[in-house]
Parts: sequence; C-alpha cells; structure tokens
Amino acid sequence: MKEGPDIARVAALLGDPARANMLTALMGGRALTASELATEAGVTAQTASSHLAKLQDGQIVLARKQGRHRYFTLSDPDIVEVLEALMGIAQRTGHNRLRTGPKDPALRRARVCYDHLAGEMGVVLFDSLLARKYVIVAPEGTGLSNAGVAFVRDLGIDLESLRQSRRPLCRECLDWSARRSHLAGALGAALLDHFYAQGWARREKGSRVVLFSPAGEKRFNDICQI
Amino acid sequence: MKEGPDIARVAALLGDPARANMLTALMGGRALTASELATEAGVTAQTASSHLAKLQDGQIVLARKQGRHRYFTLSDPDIVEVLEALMGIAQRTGHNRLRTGPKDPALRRARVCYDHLAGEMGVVLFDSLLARKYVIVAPEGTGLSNAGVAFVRDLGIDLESLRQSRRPLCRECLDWSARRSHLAGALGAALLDHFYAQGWARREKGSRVVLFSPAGEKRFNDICQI
DNA sequence: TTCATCCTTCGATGCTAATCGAAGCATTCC
DNA sequence: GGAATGCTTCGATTAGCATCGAAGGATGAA
Repeated sequence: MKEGPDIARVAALLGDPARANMLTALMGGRALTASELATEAGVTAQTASSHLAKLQDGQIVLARKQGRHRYFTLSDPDIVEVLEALMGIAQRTGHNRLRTGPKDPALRRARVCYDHLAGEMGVVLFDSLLARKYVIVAPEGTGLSNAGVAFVRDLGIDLESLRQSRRPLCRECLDWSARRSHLAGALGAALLDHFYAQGWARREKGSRVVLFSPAGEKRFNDICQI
Repeated sequence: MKEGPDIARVAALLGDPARANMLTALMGGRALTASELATEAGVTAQTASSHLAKLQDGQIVLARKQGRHRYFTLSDPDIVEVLEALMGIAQRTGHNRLRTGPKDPALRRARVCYDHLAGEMGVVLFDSLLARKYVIVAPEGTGLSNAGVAFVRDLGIDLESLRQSRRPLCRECLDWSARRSHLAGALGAALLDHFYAQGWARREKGSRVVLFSPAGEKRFNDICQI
C-alpha cells in the first residue's frame, strides 16, 4: 500500500493485447515502424499510434525518426528479460496464443531473443561456455576468462569494438522455453551475427525462429564441443 | 501476432492497482487472509474476493483454507522474480508510490523478498558467499561447495531437512534496489530465519523492512567477512 | 441453537480506456 | 507545385471491468 515501486503502471502497459503483440514483435530485435507494429497488433494506425505513445511515455520502447518513418525498439535489456520471464509464466499457466503448428517446436529449438540466440540451442551454447569456463559468473558481473577471450578471437569476432560499446559484454537471460539461461549482452549479439555471417543460420521471415542449415548446425555443435 | 505465449493475460493480471497492491503485500512472504489483502489494497471484501479469484485462476497466487479464513501466498518463485523485476523497471522509470520517508532507505538497506533477505545486505551476503566460493553458479544450477556446506553447518542450520524439500536449495534473485542478485531458495529462507532466531534482526511490523540491531549487524558482518 | 465472522455471489453502476472514422501535419516522390 | 505515404490528433462510441450494496453460504464461538 505504501512502500515499493508501483508495479501496476508498468504491468498495465504490458497488459493490453495490442501492446503485448507489439512488444512480442519487437522481441524479434529488428526496429519496426509504427505501421508494421499496427499490423502485428491487428489494429489501425491511429490506435497503434496511441499505444506507442503510451509505451514511449512509460519508457518501454524507444522511438527513432527516420524520414517519414518512426522506428521503435525495446528500450532496455531489462525489458527484454521481463518479457521473457512473463512468457515463461504465461506458458506454464497454459496461456499461449500458439496455434500449435510447426512453429512451436522450431521456436523452442532456436529463436531470436531481441538480438541474441535463445531456445535450446541458446542454452546449449551458454552451458558449454560455462562448462569450459570461458564465461565466468561472478558477483560483480558475468565476464570472459582469458581462455574465453581466445575462443571468441578464434571465431573471428572483434572483441575490442564490442568492449567499446556501453553495453555489458556478457549477460544472462532467462529462457522461457527451456527455463535455463542463455547468453545475452554484446557478446551474445555478436555470436548470433557471426552465425548469420558464416551462413550457418538465417532468420525465418516474419517470425522469431532461427533456422540452422544442416551444415550450420554441425559447425555450431563443433564450437559447443567441450 | 501468432507465436509465443500470451504475455497480455498475465501482465493484465498484475496491472490492476488493487491486485498489484495485494501482490506487493504478499512479497512480504507471510500468508495473508482475504480481508487483510482487501485492507492492503484499499478495497472492500467483495472487490478483493473478485480480484483474488482472478489471481488464483491465473495461477499467480495459491489459496489455502483454514477454518473460516483463506490464506493466500504467491504461487511460485518465478512470480516473485517477475515482481521484483517489474519493481526494478517501475523504479527506474520513476513510477514509485513511495512517500519518501524513512522507509525508503530502510527498504533499500534490508528487506524481505518473499521469505529471504534482499536489499544491500542481501546483496552483500550473496557476494561474500560467491567470493569465498561457498556458493557456486553452474549451468546445471546454483549450489553449495563443500566449504559452503561446512559454513552453513557451522551456523547451526540443518542442511538435511532443507535438502528434503522439493524447493531448490540455492537460487539467484535479482534485486530491484541494488540491481544485483541476492540469494533465494531454501537456503536463502533458512539464513533469514537464522538471523531472526539469533535475535540479530526482526521484521518491522506492517512492512517489508528488516531491522538489524547494532549487535546483529555486527554479527552479520562477521559472517560475511572474507 | 444462535450469533458473529469471514468470505463469496449477484446485480447495478460508473469509469476508464481501447477503438476507429475523419481530418490534419510532415515528409518524400514525381 | 501536387500527389502519395506515414503518422498523429480529435471526437465519439463502445465494451470491459473495477467497484460496492445487498444478500447468501460456511465456519467457529458461545
């Protein structure tokens, strides 16, 4: 009644179906325009505009104007985490809007969580990095060991430029489908980019699914090998 | 639009002020009756009953009938985590319902997060356990090292009975005030109980604040000493 | 049994907010 | 310049839901 931050205002922002659809779409990581989000949410442009104003006011999304378009992104990694956590609860309590189809297993297998890899393959990757002590979880924050630095360099990823961003290099993100953590942060994003660049995987159009080619999956398993 | 669990239903449940007040009260960890929750939320018993039915239906809370009372608790550690995470966002975006008073600093210092210690002191405790490698964060779950087992035994805590519960022994929980993790799980709860039992600390009545006595804080610092 | 307490159900009310049509800016394209 | 596109503002409508009064079970106390 009297102490603590006000959950209700934030939760109410996420609690409208149209807004939730928009946010789920933004979990795909690409910046989307107001009209794309309107389509995703299944509402008209006017309605979407009103919703987006509220989300922006509540600092859930960021807007960037470019030409006559306005591109929206999620404002903060914490938002991404809360959304994934909410998905976990929704899932467990049987509130899913899945039309059970081929998408469902594929989503669990490998999907984009904003800009990094989630799903079973994301968890496998994270676990293998932890098991080899390439990634260390410490009180002052998760980070790379010396061996981890070498591993990332060997993959051909430019660590220096990653370190220059204000974004934390490594970050845990709880996975709603696997109920385990996967790797987020600048490195998480860079690894997924690497998979794309090497042609191991690509995004399925219009969804969060990440499709690995047979050869790509083999290479992926190789680098996860302990 | 078509894939992934339905965030909106869950978030909407948390997004009503009355329900959010109830849930915040339940973060105190004690089971509360329907009428207590009505008072916390500032609504009549009828209204509270309707809200509680929804929360129960959505599997956010559990009800246990005892005599003519119905006691409610949060249903799941994941719910606790989501609530704390939402508090973090609400806080950062300046949506707090704090009447800035002495409570605020005290809440940041030490408070109950369901049934374990949170706030600065909770974070200090967790960090010190990690630094001494008493608690190990591993892919297959957070756990106690042999040294950690000895440490806990020395405190006079019965580990065997803790292990017998289905609840995980160690668990990380993100702290909204410190933006760092503190220790949850059966051990987290047992440690806080220990602090109470030793007379080092007590609950402030009607709030989540944990008050350490000067002597108790000294003892607490001793056991956190590396 | 009778009364009191705790909680729920029912029904009515009222408010909030989502929605969309229509119109108005802003920007880009031709 | 004019037309087209992307987005926002305004206003009116509507639906959903929180709220509470009144009444009805259930449990425990006397």
